[in-house]
Amino acid sequence: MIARTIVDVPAAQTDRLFDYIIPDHLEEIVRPGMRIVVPFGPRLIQGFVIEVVQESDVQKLKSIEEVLDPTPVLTDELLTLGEWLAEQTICFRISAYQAMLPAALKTAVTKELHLLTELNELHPYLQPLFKEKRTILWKDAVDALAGHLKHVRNALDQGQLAVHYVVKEKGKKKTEKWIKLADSADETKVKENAHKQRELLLYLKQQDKALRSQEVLSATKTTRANLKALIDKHLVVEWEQETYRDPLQGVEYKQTPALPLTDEQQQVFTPISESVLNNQSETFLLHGVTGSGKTEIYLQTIEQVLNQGKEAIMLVPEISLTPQIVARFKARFGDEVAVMHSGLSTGEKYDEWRRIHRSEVKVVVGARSAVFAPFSKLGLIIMDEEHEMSYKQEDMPRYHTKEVAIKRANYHQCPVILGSATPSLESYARAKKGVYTLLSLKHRVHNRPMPTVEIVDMREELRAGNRSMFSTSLMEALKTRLERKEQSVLFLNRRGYSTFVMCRDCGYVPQCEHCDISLTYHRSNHSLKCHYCGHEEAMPSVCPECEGEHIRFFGTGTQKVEEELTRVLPEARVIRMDVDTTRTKGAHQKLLDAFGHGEADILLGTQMIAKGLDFPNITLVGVLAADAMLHIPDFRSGERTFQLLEQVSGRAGRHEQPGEVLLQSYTPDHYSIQLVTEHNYEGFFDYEMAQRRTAEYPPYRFMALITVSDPDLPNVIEKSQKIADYLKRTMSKETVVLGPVVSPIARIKDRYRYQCMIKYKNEPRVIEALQQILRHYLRDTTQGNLQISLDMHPYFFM
DNA sequence: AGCACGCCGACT
DNA sequence: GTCGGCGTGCTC
Repeated sequence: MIARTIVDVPAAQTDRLFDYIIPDHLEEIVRPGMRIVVPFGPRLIQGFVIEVVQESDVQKLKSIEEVLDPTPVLTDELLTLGEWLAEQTICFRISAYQAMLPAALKTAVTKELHLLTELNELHPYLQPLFKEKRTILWKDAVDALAGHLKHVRNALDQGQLAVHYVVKEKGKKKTEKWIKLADSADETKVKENAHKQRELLLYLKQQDKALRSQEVLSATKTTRANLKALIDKHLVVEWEQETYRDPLQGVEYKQTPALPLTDEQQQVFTPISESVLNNQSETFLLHGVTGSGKTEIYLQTIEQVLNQGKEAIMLVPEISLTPQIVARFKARFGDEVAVMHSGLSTGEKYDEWRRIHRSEVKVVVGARSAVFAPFSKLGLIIMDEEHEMSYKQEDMPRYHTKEVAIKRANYHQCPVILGSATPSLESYARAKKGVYTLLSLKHRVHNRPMPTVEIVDMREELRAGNRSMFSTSLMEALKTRLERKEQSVLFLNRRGYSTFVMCRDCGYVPQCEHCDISLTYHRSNHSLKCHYCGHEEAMPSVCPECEGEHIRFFGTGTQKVEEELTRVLPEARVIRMDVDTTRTKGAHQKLLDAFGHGEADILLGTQMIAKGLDFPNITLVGVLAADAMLHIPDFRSGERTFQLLEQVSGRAGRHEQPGEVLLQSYTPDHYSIQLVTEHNYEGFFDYEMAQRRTAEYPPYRFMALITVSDPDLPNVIEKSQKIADYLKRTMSKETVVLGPVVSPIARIKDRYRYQCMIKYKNEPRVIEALQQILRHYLRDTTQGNLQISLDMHPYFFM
């Protein structure tokens, strides 16, 4: 039998199947989707079995070295999905499969040197290496010998040394020690005066069941030595048992029953429920205003899926995967829920994955990668906040979670729910065309009103002589809230500003010497750092250009806002939430809890407070710079602005008291800001769609981004021009090929960057053409320094 | 991606 | 003559 295998070498030349003989004793074991270790050239590497066949065309076959899994880690569905993903995103198949599995399952291969003879027979030069052990790491030998590797070669030739390749799994299964009384316990073996041992024994007798060793020791206040004595006397047996790390250990969740649905919710629930019951692969777009109770619909739909004996995936953007949302799912579904997000350690992720893999849970709540959860009876996929950009993976494979979700739902014949208060134009357009089924929740639950939104023209403020970052209206509103003991949220949109450094005398801005990008000021060690390559330098005290002393960091950071806030409103208690204050584990939740308990009057924060925040006492939301990202040169900047403003507005007045929103802006007439005052998504959609149509942007067109880079500038220019020419020749007349132009970031890590963009509509051969380009420049990319990176349906144009 | 093989210059 | 530099090509 032959195992057709994808090997763990992410390179163009190895992106195909390699055949291996399945040894007789493994024939009953090896199945598609398992990880195996195979000889590849002179070394050992990991691979995935894709299929098992009878024969191979290859003459000289090698055998599988080792099987890593007792059961397949990839189902047939996921194997096929990986193939599709690799094709759609133009990446290596191995990269697609790796993306579907927790990092713990990725193996590392280490090369080792093993001593076969006696130490003194070895060349004196090599002897120190093997003084302590007979096996050393190859890497250590290279480091120690630096250029004198010929001695190793000689020793290898003479058979004194041997090279071993060791494949190690990264993830470890956690084990716990358990104990119980031995069947035939002869108590007379315990001496009279061994009180502690007797105590321990008595405790075990009373409990009369298997217990965790650790728990018994702490309950009886005895030490491991006492236990060890009993084990040695065969009075107690101890064994290791596999267990899971519990990221939510110690947290108790009260079971909560389903809430009654409002009429509007019921109208939305019915069609989804029918789709679930009829096993229909249908995509719903649930457009529900903030506070309309989308989550309750998700919960009740999932319940129905579970009642059918099926499983559900609940996707949320990483940023809103807070303990609050997790708690809500745990409270409804208890132990049937697994959680997957970046905050978990490698081991924790591995354990959650295993609980899914073994069908011990029925629901997974997770970010992007949870879409690959290895369920076999999938009954529903929900994608909350479907417009969020974090659903697009930015490194290989550059997939969009929505496309994967729909593909999987298709396979399992189950529905997908895309939920949002501000759907992406792509999704809403598809819903209007009837590709997705549009469902709307236009009202907040209990008929609570939407918050009133007012725009403050900051130009007028400036004209009136107010140079601070708080307008008069915002100050007044904040003061009122303080008097009424209500809470406020201040939102600072930092994107578009960053904490760059500038000389006030000559305008000089320090740039990274390897990347054409401004350096960012880091307060912690008073240094300047490059976000792209990590280059770091000291903050200059005088301007390197004009030697002026007025060089300082710019940009309105949250710290600066906080400083000014405490100056103008000294009586206000402020909680600041940004990357700095939420760096440590659990800090995020702590700050939110504190705010929820009324320990502060004002919550000041960045992006991260735009979502999921639900506190009854918030009656004011202030946005300091509503237009901050409007001027980013990206065709989606208007859409993002509207979405963000609508989301933050939604934080106000979610309960009894009505909410008020103040948007400070220098461009108050822009439609992305104006339409928020009416909470008019439809109006925004129509306006923005008209713009997209004229400019031929998505959703009217698809896009692909090709970035070419090389340390040699002329080569980049030449190759990107040739690529653009080729595309212009090959693509149909309707397709627009833009570029080549210099990338927005012209240089990263000393590599010059140019890019081309394709805007196309009906072009069945785009992927083929792009693959052809990669093939054509294979020499330049593998042997030269050229890099060509492809992004289908890009979200970032850097 | 590694790693070996092979061809060329530099040096014992 | 041999050692080691790097370009070229293969890995079931």
